[in-house]
Amino acid sequence: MARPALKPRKSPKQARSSETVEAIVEAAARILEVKGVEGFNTNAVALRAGVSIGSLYQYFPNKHALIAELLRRSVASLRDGVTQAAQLAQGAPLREGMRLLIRAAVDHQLARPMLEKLLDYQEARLPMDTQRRAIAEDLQAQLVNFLNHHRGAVSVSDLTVAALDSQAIARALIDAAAERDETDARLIERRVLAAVMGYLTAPPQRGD
Amino acid sequence: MARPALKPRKSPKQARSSETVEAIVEAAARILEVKGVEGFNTNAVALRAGVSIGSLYQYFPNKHALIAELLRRSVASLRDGVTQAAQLAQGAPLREGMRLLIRAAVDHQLARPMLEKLLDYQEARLPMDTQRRAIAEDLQAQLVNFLNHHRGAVSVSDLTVAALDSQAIARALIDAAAERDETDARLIERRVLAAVMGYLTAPPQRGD
DNA sequence: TTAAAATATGAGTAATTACTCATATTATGT
DNA sequence: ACATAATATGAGTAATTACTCATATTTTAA
Repeated sequence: MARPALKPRKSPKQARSSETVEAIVEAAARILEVKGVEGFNTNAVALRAGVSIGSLYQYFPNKHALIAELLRRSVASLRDGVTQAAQLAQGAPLREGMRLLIRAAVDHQLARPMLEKLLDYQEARLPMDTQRRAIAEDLQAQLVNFLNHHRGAVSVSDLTVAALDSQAIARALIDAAAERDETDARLIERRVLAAVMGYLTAPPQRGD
Repeated sequence: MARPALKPRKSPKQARSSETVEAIVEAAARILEVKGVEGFNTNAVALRAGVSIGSLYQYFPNKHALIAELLRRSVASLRDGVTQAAQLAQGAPLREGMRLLIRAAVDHQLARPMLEKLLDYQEARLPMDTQRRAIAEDLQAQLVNFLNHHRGAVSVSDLTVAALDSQAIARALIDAAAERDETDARLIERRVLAAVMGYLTAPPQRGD
């Protein structure tokens, strides 16, 4: 009942309105990057998009739907990158496959580091709509599947946990690097790979 | 000029007002945990603290000063834990010393996972006052110092980066575990240790 | 006992902001 | 050319919220 509607109010039929929607989404991203969640308000987004506040509400039922859309696009883009990487990783040894997956994550997150960090935080607080859930589950499934092909070399027994934790490690190290204004993707990739491989292949202690 | 003042407006002289301040700080923490930054407002904090809004502004010049105080306390508490752990870690081998340091971090963050995650995000956006900077630098220095004692075994050349990244890994894995409602500190500790050791001791690739 | 200092109160204010709606403009199909 | 659908507009509204200030109460100290 009180669940916020995140679906588009109206979907654009003409090219004109598609451009409007794109302008709004991009403006929302910029505002989030520059002002953070606190400075994020619909009037500012509309202004930045060069569009009236009324137009914004033609396509987004409320403020949260804007962030939900950014989140949807971000996860979808990461998922697509990982899908490609997972193709290449087919049959490769654990370490090399992992390197490719991590590369996809680094490239994705380094494109808009501030925005991604912010969205990562929002992810936990915003209810996940069906569409985003599907994409997120697809992404997670691909990682688990990859790990499963190498389960002999992986010492963590719960691959679901392993996939989630690997994502968490990658995100954290990429965020940290971006905070220091690092831009060398390969360098970051190496460090993430080291941490993730350490995590995955550490000799099991007693118990687990 | 436009820099927000985060210092207390007035410092409590009597026991009565100390209790007021404590009530306010604790209420601020609860509100952040339950409602997030979006639902965080001074009126709500005062109400929850059982104190008038006027009293709140006697001790905190503005809303951000409340979060700054929470941040200060959190970093101070982590620093204290790490200081103790670093004592014990003196002379221990890298792995065992690291385990102690990580244990401190896990214990700290697992005490109030939601709050810590949120504060972590705020940390980047709020200007760091002199006091918090000093504490944070002390913490960082202790980690660097510890790593320096084992620099033979650490393959990362920049120990400052290594310390920051280790903290990032720990925070991320603890957050992820808390998100899954895990509570077994030792289990989390092991996973963090595996990742951090992997990060620190990975054989260097060509370059660095 | 009493003056001064410390502390507490909460109605009130100005600013911000999410969102609506009546109306205007533009595009499409026939 | 024209009717209809799609799209765009932005002044206006109700709600929220950060913060003030004049006043009241409590504590301290002489």
